[in-house]
Amino acid sequence: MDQSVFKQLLKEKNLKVTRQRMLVLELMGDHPGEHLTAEDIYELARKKDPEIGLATIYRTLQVLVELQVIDKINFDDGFVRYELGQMTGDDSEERRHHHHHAICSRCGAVYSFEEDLLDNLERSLLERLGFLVVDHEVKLFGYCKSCREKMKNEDLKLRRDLEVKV
Amino acid sequence: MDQSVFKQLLKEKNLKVTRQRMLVLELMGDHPGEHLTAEDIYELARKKDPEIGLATIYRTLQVLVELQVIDKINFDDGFVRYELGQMTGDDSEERRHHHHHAICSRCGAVYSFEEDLLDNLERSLLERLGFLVVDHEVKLFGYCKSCREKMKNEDLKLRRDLEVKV
DNA sequence: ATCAATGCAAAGGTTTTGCAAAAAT
DNA sequence: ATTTTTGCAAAACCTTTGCATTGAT
Repeated sequence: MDQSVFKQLLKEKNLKVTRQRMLVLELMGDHPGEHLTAEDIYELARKKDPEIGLATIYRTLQVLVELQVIDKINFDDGFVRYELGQMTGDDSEERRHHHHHAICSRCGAVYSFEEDLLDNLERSLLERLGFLVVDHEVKLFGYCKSCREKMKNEDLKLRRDLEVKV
Repeated sequence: MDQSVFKQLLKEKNLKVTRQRMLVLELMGDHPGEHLTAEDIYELARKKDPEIGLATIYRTLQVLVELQVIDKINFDDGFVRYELGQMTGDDSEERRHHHHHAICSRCGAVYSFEEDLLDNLERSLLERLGFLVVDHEVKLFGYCKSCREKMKNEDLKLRRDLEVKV
């Protein structure tokens, strides 16, 4: 997101352009694809502006979510997380890309990806229930490649140990 | 979920069968398809067992989640919610049904449904990343039928008012 | 000059934890 | 008899809020 575009967005909503708001935007831009907590962003921000307060971070994140500059995500680990929301190239409608995440249940790694395979489901909801889907969020839980390999090795080791004992 | 099956599950994990655990299971069974908070369950439980403590509710819910008897869901409204997780009839593998929710952004109504339209996506993740999906969670945000009708009426009213003024 | 935004500290609300007493195996 | 679980209260935790001060327009 361009700084000038952001300033414009703020002005449209009668919000002021402050040092702190620009800093948080900059930090989010410096960490694309990451899923930062408010605390993470606070720590990053303090390096550039030691006076900044945690409450300001929270308030700024709220503003950024309302302006649809960032997305709020929840991996149920006790923290709300934020990531820069990419707009689609779609010029006519300001449709937002959907945030899909695959979360490894063993190491916690998060893979982000985009794919619109829910169109059928959304169409059927509209037809059956009259429910119009505007946005969606998909979380896939499972095991990443390296954890699967580690688990396989542990399993082999376990079997060997058992064989020794048997 | 049958009581005896639950008792068996507890015993397998060396957990004790207590009055409180059986009560919470019973309450979840009495409210299928609902999305109860810990506080909701506490209030229901106190009607049948006024001595029960909130901490016990939280601890019991953790146990039920670990035993995969209930699912933990988060609608980002500040509460973690719980619902009875239905097992599929799939006898061979103890695969769980996936919990999909359509949440109305205007009135907060939640529609639950099942549909496995993510198979393609999951297959592609395995092929491309080596990520094995075990469970998934889908949240659709939008507007339900009655809210869409209300919004349409409000829109019409607004237009009429504008016409009068013009 | 006006009104919004900040920083600090305190409060808020949900969830977890420590510990002695009670209950389950 | 042993070990887990409970209930209570206190603590922990992330997040929000009140308010005087600072900063943006």
